[in-house]
Amino acid sequence: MENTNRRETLMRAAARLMRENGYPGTSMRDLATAMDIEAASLYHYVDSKEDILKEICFGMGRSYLNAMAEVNDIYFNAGERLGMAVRAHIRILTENLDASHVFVHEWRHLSEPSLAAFKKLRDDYENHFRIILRNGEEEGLFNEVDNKFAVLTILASLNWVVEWYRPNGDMTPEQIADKLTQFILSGLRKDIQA
Amino acid sequence: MENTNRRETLMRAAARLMRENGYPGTSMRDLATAMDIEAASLYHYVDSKEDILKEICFGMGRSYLNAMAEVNDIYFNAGERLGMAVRAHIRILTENLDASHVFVHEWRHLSEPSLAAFKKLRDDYENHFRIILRNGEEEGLFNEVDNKFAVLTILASLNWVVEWYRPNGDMTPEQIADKLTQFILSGLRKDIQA
DNA sequence: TACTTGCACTAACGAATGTTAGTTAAGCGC
DNA sequence: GCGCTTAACTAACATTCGTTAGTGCAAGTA
Repeated sequence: MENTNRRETLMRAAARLMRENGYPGTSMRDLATAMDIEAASLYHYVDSKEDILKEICFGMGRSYLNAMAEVNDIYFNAGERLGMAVRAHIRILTENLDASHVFVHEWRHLSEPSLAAFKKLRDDYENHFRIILRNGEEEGLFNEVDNKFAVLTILASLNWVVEWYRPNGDMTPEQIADKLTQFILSGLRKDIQA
Repeated sequence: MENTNRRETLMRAAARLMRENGYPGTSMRDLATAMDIEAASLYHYVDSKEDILKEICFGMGRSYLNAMAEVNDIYFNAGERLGMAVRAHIRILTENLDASHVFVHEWRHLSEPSLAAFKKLRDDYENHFRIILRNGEEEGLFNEVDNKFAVLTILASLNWVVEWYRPNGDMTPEQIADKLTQFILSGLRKDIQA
């Protein structure tokens, strides 16, 4: 645990600090203090402050996107795929709470061209959800909805979990995912259970 | 328009900057530049940087809370009250986009005791929603749900609007509120329309 | 006319910022 | 033991930060 890749420890500490204080509110000296080294020593692991932000944002982005690719690879109906996507999203989010917070909120401090690349990555991810919704309509499972609007609202519910989830709280990530899925699906499904 | 209360113009400029760059990422000199005066001159209107944050956060907090008090004053069933609350929330949010963004995201940079006071204010607001949901259950309109969880998820959808709403976009605030209400209600309502 | 007030200015303070340069000590393969 | 790499250090850089002190001027008021 102590001998893990030190660079990774640094990234984790950075994510925690940036989650707490925001990217501009986190100084290299803060981070150094957390790592128990001098600020200058950070540059042994990292090229710049923004590099840290890049690595966290794009690293998490890849995680989310990979999980989604797996979901959409398997053949299931749209309802099941939506549930799987939600479960995967919540799993990754709760497993990397700090980094996910940075992914959701601090990416805007990226500078070009990383900023544009990041936005594209986010769009790709959202698109996967849009496809699931469209398939659901085609399959007659979901009401016809404004896809763009619906995806934004769904992702809002998912990402907001980052604001209140606490490990050791009274809901497991799986329970959260299931409740969210139920909440979302009952708002989409045409047929209803009594 | 030019002769409006200058202090208010300052607050609006501050909200815009803090929305774009975050609270720690917004310097008094940035704000001064936006106001076309020197940084020191800001202190003619304001005691400190944090004062600005306080005013924005608590000002918006009062707006949201007042609107909610009006909603809950009138007697309607829970479904109607929920719709009214959503409409009020979205109206205030879209009318004060920048300040609402600060209200939603930057309050954590408040220091004690303001921080605690702000959290209490937020809790009060959330409680009003919780009451509506509980009433809805009692009236037999809503499924029995985990109220705390449901309110968080609902507010997530509402507050996320701050991330994507653009005036001059193709949805009016009223349309957004209606769609959100529909989305939320269909996930809560026991009886369903074909 | 004399006094006050509102709103801006210049100059500067000490502290904090991201980053660079150069150094040092420990550990490892030859 | 020699040379190289790793991981830390000290010292310092130019800049920016929030904020204070003191000043000037124009408009309004007595």
